[in-house]
Amino acid sequence: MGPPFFIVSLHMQRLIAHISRFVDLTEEDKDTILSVIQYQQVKKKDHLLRQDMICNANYFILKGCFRRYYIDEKGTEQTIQFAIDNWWITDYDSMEKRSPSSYFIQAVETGEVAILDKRIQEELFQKVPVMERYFRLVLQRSYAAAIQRIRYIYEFSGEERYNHFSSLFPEFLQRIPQYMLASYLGFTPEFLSKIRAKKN
Amino acid sequence: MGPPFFIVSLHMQRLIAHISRFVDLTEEDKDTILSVIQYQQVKKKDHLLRQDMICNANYFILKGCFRRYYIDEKGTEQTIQFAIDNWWITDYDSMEKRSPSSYFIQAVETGEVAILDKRIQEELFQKVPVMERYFRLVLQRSYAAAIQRIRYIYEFSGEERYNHFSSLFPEFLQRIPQYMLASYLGFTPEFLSKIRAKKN
DNA sequence: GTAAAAACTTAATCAAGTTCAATAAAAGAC
DNA sequence: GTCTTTTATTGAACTTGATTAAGTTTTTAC
Repeated sequence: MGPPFFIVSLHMQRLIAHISRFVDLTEEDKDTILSVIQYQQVKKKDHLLRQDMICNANYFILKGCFRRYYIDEKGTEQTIQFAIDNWWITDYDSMEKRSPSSYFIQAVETGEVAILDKRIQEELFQKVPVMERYFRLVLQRSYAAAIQRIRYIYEFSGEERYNHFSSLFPEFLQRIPQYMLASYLGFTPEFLSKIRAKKN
Repeated sequence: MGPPFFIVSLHMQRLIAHISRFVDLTEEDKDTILSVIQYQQVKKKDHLLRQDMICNANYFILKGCFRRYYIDEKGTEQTIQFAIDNWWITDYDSMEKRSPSSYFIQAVETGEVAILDKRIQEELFQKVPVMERYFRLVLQRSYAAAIQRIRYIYEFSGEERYNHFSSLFPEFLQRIPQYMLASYLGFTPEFLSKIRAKKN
């Protein structure tokens, strides 16, 4: 059994607030959105998506920290994306092509998500066309951020990337296991240990 | 003086064809699009955008090869994106925030682009709302491709990336200077020379 | 509260890729 | 066509980060 309705509704307001930062919503739009979006609590280490499944939804993080990762040829988990409050996480490739995903989406810590099912998303675009614009703008940001990240990878050494990340998100370092951060930043956990040792 | 109108119109059909692969356009929509999009021939090495300028348009490559690059702290050009036929190229970050760009967009070889001015794009979304959907879908692909690229960078060595790229785009190797490809793939021109030497 | 599992550390060795500098080849300019 | 500029090659010394493997600390499960 989930939490009572008024709590759910309260949390879902975060999503409405986020959409409202990009586009104008009428009260009717808001009601429509709330009526089709699902709420879910997710326990630490639970998966929203697993490799070889077809990704059926886009997930908006209401609370907590999630990650997208894959398993490389050596069997090691490689984190390709972190998502925290107010970010969407999904595998667009799998969702659009209806093809098996190569990714897992997992809760790094217990949290809450708003789920926008693929089919329902299409219906929502019919009912609230401005949502098409909202996702266009969100994707524009995501794309720019991904290119920016490639630039960081090319421009800075592993140590510089770690220092940059830890100065931008100091509280994050406490919340996620080091091996996840290491693969996100593009190096091994051993190397991250070395970096930390050097700073003392 | 540019080419005669019927030639321009012919080339612009590539854009209409591309949009039609993602969304349904009425004849009226097509006319509207063609009436607001500009056509431009661009000579090799000419720039569509320069560092510190505010990016005012999105460019659709009708013909040729373009690149987006920045100049790093050592004064070296670093190519972050290539765009060929049927791809859009722009700096979304600068365009959206109206902030000075850190990028140059340049013609690698003489080519042709369709220009969608930022202001005109907004008007176009009013007149042909389905264009909002078209760009959402294009951005979805761009974002997925950027994440995929991060994965390649992490997963494969420089040599593997070069081999993969040259098997995917063999004709490309002839068209672009090696130093541009080297920075796109994330290593130095010297290292690319060594890779090629090894293959003989 | 204790055992087991998961996460982190340390150190030695090795490989991938950079830097610098000098030379060679190719492309543009007049 | 020749001169100049741009682009590509080669090699030696160096740096960053991976790998392996053993040991330590922290977390989780019952």
